[in-house]
Order: sequence, then structure tokens, then C-alpha cells
Amino acid sequence: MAMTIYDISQKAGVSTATVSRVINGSGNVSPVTRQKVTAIIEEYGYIPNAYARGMGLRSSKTVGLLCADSSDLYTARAVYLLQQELQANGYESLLCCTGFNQDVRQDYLHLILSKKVDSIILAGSHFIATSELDNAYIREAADQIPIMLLNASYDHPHVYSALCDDYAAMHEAASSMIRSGIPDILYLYNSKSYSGLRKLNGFQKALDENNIPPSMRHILYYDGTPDSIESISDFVTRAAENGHTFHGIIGSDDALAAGGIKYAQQKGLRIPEEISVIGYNNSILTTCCTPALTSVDNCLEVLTHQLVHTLLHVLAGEEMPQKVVFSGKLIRRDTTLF
Amino acid sequence: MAMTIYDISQKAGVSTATVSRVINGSGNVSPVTRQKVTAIIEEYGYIPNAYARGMGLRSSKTVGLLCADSSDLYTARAVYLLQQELQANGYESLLCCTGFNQDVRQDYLHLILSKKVDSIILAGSHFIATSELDNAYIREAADQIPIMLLNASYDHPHVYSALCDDYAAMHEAASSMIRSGIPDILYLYNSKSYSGLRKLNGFQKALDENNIPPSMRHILYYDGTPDSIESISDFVTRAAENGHTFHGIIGSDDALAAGGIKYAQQKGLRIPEEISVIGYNNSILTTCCTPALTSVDNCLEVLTHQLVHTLLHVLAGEEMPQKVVFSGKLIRRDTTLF
DNA sequence: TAAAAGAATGTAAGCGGTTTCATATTACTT
DNA sequence: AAGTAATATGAAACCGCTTACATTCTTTTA
Repeated sequence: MAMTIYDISQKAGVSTATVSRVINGSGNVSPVTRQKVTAIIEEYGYIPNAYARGMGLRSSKTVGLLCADSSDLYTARAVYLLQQELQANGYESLLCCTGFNQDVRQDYLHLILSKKVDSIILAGSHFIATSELDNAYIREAADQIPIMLLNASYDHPHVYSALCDDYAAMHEAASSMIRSGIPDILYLYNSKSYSGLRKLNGFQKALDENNIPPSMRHILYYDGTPDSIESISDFVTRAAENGHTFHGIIGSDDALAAGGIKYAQQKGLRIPEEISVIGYNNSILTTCCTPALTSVDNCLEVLTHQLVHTLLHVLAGEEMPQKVVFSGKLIRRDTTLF
Repeated sequence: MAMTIYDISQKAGVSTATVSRVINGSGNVSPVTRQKVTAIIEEYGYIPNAYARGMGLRSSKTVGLLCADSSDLYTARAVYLLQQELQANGYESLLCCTGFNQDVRQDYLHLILSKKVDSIILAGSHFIATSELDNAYIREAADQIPIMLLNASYDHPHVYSALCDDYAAMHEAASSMIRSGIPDILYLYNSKSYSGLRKLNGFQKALDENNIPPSMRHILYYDGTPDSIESISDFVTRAAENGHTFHGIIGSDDALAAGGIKYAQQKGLRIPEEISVIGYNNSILTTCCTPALTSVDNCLEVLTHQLVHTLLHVLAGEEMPQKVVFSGKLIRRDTTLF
């Protein structure tokens, strides 16, 4: 059986209060007592029970990380970065993946709230703007603890967010492609999340500004599984066969764009001479593709850092901006001429 | 301030014990009382404090997921699958990424133990066999709770594992390549972990069985960052310039193999006619590459499922096998002739 | 119909910490 | 040297929940 603070206090010949003070570095403890207690703790490898601790204190020093699918390239990286930031600041991460089934989200939220996490970070914006139902859950949670949104935004006094200006970034990507002489672009997206819609809007804005006629607009929603590049290229192939003609492909993430590259290769189209491709997220897929994929970097490191920074200050009771926006950046590689 | 079980008991006009019984479905409660209490709980959206609960009960219903880097493609998937399995069985996952700095691992282990997790799953085998130090930590932890190893193995009564026979799988991959007429293979690996070494041994076994002379053995350890395919292809290029000649490349993971593909393309070598490539893990990178990468599937789904299955039974006090081994499978795609 | 068994509920003692408050030391003052 | 302030420590309440045990109220059973 694991040791308790009482065991330690007995062995050290002091009270539990004193041991507690030593552990927490709080209050006044004489150097000699401190030394003695520390030695006992070391000797027996005593580790305080965080549950018992969390009861007395207000904080559990744990943050819930909620996402749909943590194995998704983008989310995985986000989760990792967040976890690292949190850990560096003494917080643990309770990972919770909901999958894409809306019905079960409330359960997860409850589960996570029951653990008395100090905050919940929603990584991946699937939760926001997707459904009014989700929003209700978020409000419920936000009434109790601060909620942090990665790359999403929500209007509530206890909801904070750090996001990339996907609208502007996608607008720039599309504008660059159009400017390079490609007016007919196939836009592939697979998420109707907050960021997904912002990207789409940025793309459309670029079309509008350049007076691209409806006949040259090819905006397709890909609803297949995101883990197979082949099924994406098949999807594009079908689109081409169904009358869509395009000389550029922009994907709302790198996997979609990679599917576009696959399609072009199967069709024997030279990249970027005959067809250009742009991805989004600047993930490892970009350099795995041949040719290497031009992609938008949405500065995930900066976002996660900012989000945790904000969280820590909020938890410390400080006033913080509800929303911080950074800009993305087009990383030019070999699938574009510009 | 959040409600407590006491608040609920007052509103329902019963004792906290009765409320507790209703919540846990334990003991005898009259239907009418149950109904009344349930209604109050619903009305106020009461969520029991899991910390207080974990104190009374022995179990915290939480499992620690320890890994080096959860954003790594393989680990990310493992973490996701494990988390899903655990969640489906009422357990939460405390994610803990140590990075590759050995010095800090003990801290993480302490942190995780202090949360009184019911078990710790080590995902990714970086911990085992890498250092005697790590092993000491594992033993320390295993003395308190069952430790589960994904794709690793360790001899201790409280350590259980599910693993893929990487030795056999890599042996088969290498043998296939040699049999197809390629005796000079460049073997790239980047981890000296338990599974990393087993793969290497499997590869060497194949060389030995086919009497491949030392001059045709090219086994290189890549110690760069695993997130850039380009730096891997540069690495291979340097190797080739330094006198290594090979007509096949086998990577101990898909990223390394992808780097091999990149190298071949830069050099203008036709794949698979002039050079064959095999990866490992059968990740999304396989279909992202051009040509699509032949890779070993190490049945991660099966492993994670088995591991959680074992864990649940162990926690239920049942006797379970310490070690369960599955076989990997070579998935043939377009970077090999066979 | 009284005794025994069973169901429903309450009381209160933990679980392992933190922290307030009281007390006992020790250290300064003047 | 006596009085005061500061420091060191312990006793005990409390955090929110579970549960063993006690108690009360119903049913059975003989």
C-alpha cells in the first residue's frame, strides 16, 4: 500500500501539517525539520495523492484536452504542443477524443468536468459553429471554468481563443494562384468547422475579387475518411469526369491536397506546369509528396503557446484578451509556379 | 460554486448516502426516492467531483498514457486508439509526453503516479531497454500498479504487454527484397528502442540467412529530427556519396522510407525498377508517397485493443497472460517489384 | 399475530491531503 | 530581565464522496 502523509509524519516525528508545509514550501518550517522530513520523503519515495490534494486546494492542476480525433495529423500536433506547454507549467492533460459522433459529446464534457479540470481546451474547431447543441454544452462548461479554443472563436465571457487568420491566409493562397494565371481552381474541403468555413470564405473572396465566373468555380466537399490519400484522388478523378475542369487544386488540409497531387499524377499531368496544388497546415505530408507541396503554415506552435499563456494568466485571475489572432503564411514549394 | 452531494441531498430531503446510492446504483433505494433524487440531479446539472470520489473508492478510473512524442504519426495513432478503447470502458486518459530527454522521465512518472492512475500504458517503446535508469522507474511504478507496454516487453510480474513480432515482420520484408534479387539494401533506422532493435535484428537475420557479404550491408542510424522528409533524403544522399551502394532501401518507419523515395527521385532512379523501398507502420505516408510505399502493417488496432482488454481484466483481478504477440504483415504497393 | 427477514434510509467514520487557529518556542526590544 | 514580536509546530476542521453499521419501516413466515 502506498504511503500517506500520515505515515511520513510519523516516521519524521512531526505532524501532518508540517509535512504538508514541507511539501508545498508554504508556511514556516525550521531548516532542520525541513531537512529531516525531506529525507524521509526521499527515502520512502513518497508521492502525495493528487486527488486528496485536489480536494483541499481549489485546483486539480489538470486541463482537459478535448478533440474529435487526436490521431489526425493536425490535431495530434496540436495536442502534443498543448500538452508540452501545460506540462512545462505544472499542469497535466486529460485527453478526451469524441470522435465525430455529436450525440456523445455531452457525456465527454460531463466526464471531463467531473474530474474538476481547471480548464478545457478544445483542440480542433469541430465543436464550434457546427451545431447549436455543442454550443449549449460549451456554455454550460464555460459557466464553471474557462474554456480555451484553439483556432476557433466563441462569444462568452469565459471563453478565450487563439487563432490563425485562416480567412486571410486562404485568401492569399487563392489570390496567388489566380494571379499566376489559374482562374479555375478546384477547392476541396472536408470539414464544416469554424476554421473550415473561414478558409472557404477566404477562398471565395479571392474568386469574387477576381470576378471568376460561376462556371470556373469548383468547390467540393469531401466526406470520405481522411486517412486514405487514394480515396481522395479517386474523388477528384470522379469530379473531373463529371465535368469539373480545373488547373489548380487547393485543399483545406494537406491530405486533401496530396490527394490532388495523386490525381494529377495518375492523369499524367505535370505539376506545377499543367496543374498547381496548394495544401494547408504545412504538415509532414508536404515534403512527403512529390513534388513537395506548397502549403499554408498556420503557426500552430504560436497558437498553442499563446493559448496556454492566456490560460495560465486567466487561472491566475488576470484579465486577458478573449481573442488573439495570428496570420498564416504560404510556404512555397514545388507544386506551384509562383 | 459547484454543487456538492450535500446540496443535492438537502434539496431532495434525503441523506448524502442515499444520493450516493442513487448515483452509483448501489444498495437499495426505493423507486420513488430514486426518482426524486434523479430529478434534482438533472435539474441542477449536478456532476459529482471525481476527486472526492476517487478518494473513497480505490480507483480513479484514469490511466496514464506515457509516450515520448504523441505527435509522431505512429504514436499519435496509438494514443488515439488507446484513448478510445479506454473511454469506451469508462476510463480517462492522462496524456504525458516526456520528449526524448531521459533526465525528466522520472518527474513525469511521479506526476502520473501522484494522480493515482489505475495503470500506466507506455506507448512507444522508447522506455524499455534503452536505459537501466528507465527500467528502474518502471519497476518502481510496477510495484504499485499494473504497467502496460505497447510493443515492448519487460519481465516483471506487474508488467503486461501486447506486441507485434517486428523481428519476424522485418525479417520477411528483407527476405522478400533479397529474394527479388536485391542483395544490397540500405537499412535506415532512427530508434534504438525495443522494437527498433527487434526490427534491426530481423533485418540482419535475413542478411545472414542469405549470406550477404559485409560489403553489401548498409545499416545506418539516422539521428535527425523525424519531422522532415527532406533531411532524411539528404542523409541518404550523403550515404550514397560516401561509398554506400544499394538497390533497395528499408526504413524502420514510413518517414525514413519516404526519405528514401525522395532520394531516389532526386537521383533520377526509377522506383521500383531501379530501386525498391519498404517502409514500416503502414501509415498515411504510404499512400502519400509517389509511388505508393510498400510497408509493414504492425496491426496497431489489434495491439491497442488487446492491451486494453488485458488491462481491464487485470484491474478486475483476473489472471492474464503477461505477453501477447501478433504478427505484422507486408502490404505490397508500388515501391517494390514483388 | 408475533417474530424474523428484508428493504429503505440515516449516521458517521474514513479517504489523504490543506489550512486555520491555537500553542509553544525562540528571538528581539528597550 | 521582562515584554513583545516572530517563528515553529500541532490539533482539528474541512474538502466531497463512499460505505459500514445502525436504525426504522415493511413484509414474510410460521
